[in-house]
Amino acid sequence: MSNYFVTTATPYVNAEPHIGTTLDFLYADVLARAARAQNKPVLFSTGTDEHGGKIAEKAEEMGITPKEFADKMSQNFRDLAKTLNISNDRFIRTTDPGHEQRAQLIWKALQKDIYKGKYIGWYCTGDEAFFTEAVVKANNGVCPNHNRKYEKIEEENYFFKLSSYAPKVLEAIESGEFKIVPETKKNEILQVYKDGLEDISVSRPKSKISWGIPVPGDDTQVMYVWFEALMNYLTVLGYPEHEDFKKFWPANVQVIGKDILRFHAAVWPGMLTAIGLPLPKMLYAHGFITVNGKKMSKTLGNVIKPNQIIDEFGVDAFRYYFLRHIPSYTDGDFNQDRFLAAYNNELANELGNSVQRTAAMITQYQNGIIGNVPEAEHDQAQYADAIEKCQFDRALDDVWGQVRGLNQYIEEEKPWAISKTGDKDHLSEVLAYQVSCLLEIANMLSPFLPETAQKIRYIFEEGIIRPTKTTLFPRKEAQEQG
RNA sequence: GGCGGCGUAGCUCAGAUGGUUAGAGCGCAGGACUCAUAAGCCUGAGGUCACUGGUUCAAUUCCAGUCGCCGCUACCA
Repeated sequence: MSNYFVTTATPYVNAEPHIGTTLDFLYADVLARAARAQNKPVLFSTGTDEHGGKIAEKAEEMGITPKEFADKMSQNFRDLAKTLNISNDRFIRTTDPGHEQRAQLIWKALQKDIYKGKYIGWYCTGDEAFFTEAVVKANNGVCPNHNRKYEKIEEENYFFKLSSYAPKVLEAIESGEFKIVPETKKNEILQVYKDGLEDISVSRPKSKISWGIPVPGDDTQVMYVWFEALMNYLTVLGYPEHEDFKKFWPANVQVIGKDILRFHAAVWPGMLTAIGLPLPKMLYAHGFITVNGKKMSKTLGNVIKPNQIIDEFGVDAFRYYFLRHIPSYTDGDFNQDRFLAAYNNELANELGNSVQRTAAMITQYQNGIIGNVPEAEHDQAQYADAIEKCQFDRALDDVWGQVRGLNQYIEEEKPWAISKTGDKDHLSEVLAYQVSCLLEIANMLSPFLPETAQKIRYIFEEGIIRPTKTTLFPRKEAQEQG
């Protein structure tokens, strides 16, 4: 069995998580759970990115140390992972001593490709990123993302020779050795390569930003936060000496949002190539979530926190909507009506009710005794293929095809009518087949809706119906807006 | 400015290497049933597949152009 390593990006702890933040978690979690279901040894890592000027700035505003601030903010993400029932094995923080030490080892490994140069450019502390003269000019000197002035930076920095490695990485992307999905994102990044990649600045003077990992051998500089954050994918495995690193690198899938494609499809593979490590097998860049068709923003006041939904509908309903109704390959929209419709029609009526009616009939007609449950028989090739390609929405479409198929089967066979004929064998056969379908559905659902899958198994897997206190997904009435 | 994507039923989206009546789900209308969370099942009404032109026996599907939306990227200055 081949080892399976999946990562999420490490969110920057400058803001509290919202529903957009959950996508990384959910997608990677499905991959990890699906791989475990195949008995692969899995390592699933997530974590938080915590250095940089912006964090220091915010901490100062609050009158606490950057570490105190980061501790607090990081905990929000850890809590979120828990709330979402994410099965990560590790949660790495870029302020972990282990990360800081190993990041320095990676820096040393890259030393041959790092040189000192003069950097002239514009920087936005909000983005923790540099911008070209052109962009700054176009925005009249004010960063539109954060409504603050770009800082003109003119200083001595270390540079990484990204340009030397671009051709090799490009080759890996084109050959599919390093897959980038979806295709549109791959094309975008190919264009970037075609336009040419320049060396990048990878440090900042400590005098300006002290909240960072020191550059080995130069007390006056700290590593540029982005450069160092990327290293978490190796440090979390205990690079360079730990057994896990040998076992799990390269990553099978790295899940990211589309906004950080460039870092992960250009800078990161460049670093890996420089160190002489293989590239991840796949990079999956998902889209963004809008709310009622509008971008979430504090100023619009339409930011939705996951708990607003989970508290009322449960974690699996949340997972379900975001995994099936937010398209896996493009941006998607969240709105209350569609969420409620999906919840009632698909979870409560189609799935929940099929469980309920099956259990009820077996209880009524056979005293709860489930007959001989046949082997699952449906073809799962499409489903498996969809997960492989990170088309989670399609995989769930496929599962729902089976849920509907089951309801149709029940209508065709009419077990309630059979029960009146007294043909007990036939009745038992039909009901057992229903159970077989439900257990199969539970299996397919388990990476997506682990609790639900567990509940279905609980009810049916022991040969006799085990009643539960509550229905799977109680119907919810529409609420007045507001 | 360059590169790329999108524009298909009221809504969200599939799809077609060009060829009989263009698909799904939601929503809407009607029907038969009763095991079930007033759930499930069946049937139906809705589309000149953005617009214009071209290639072709035949285009919504290929090509070009136009309009609209979006993404990446560059620069004149």
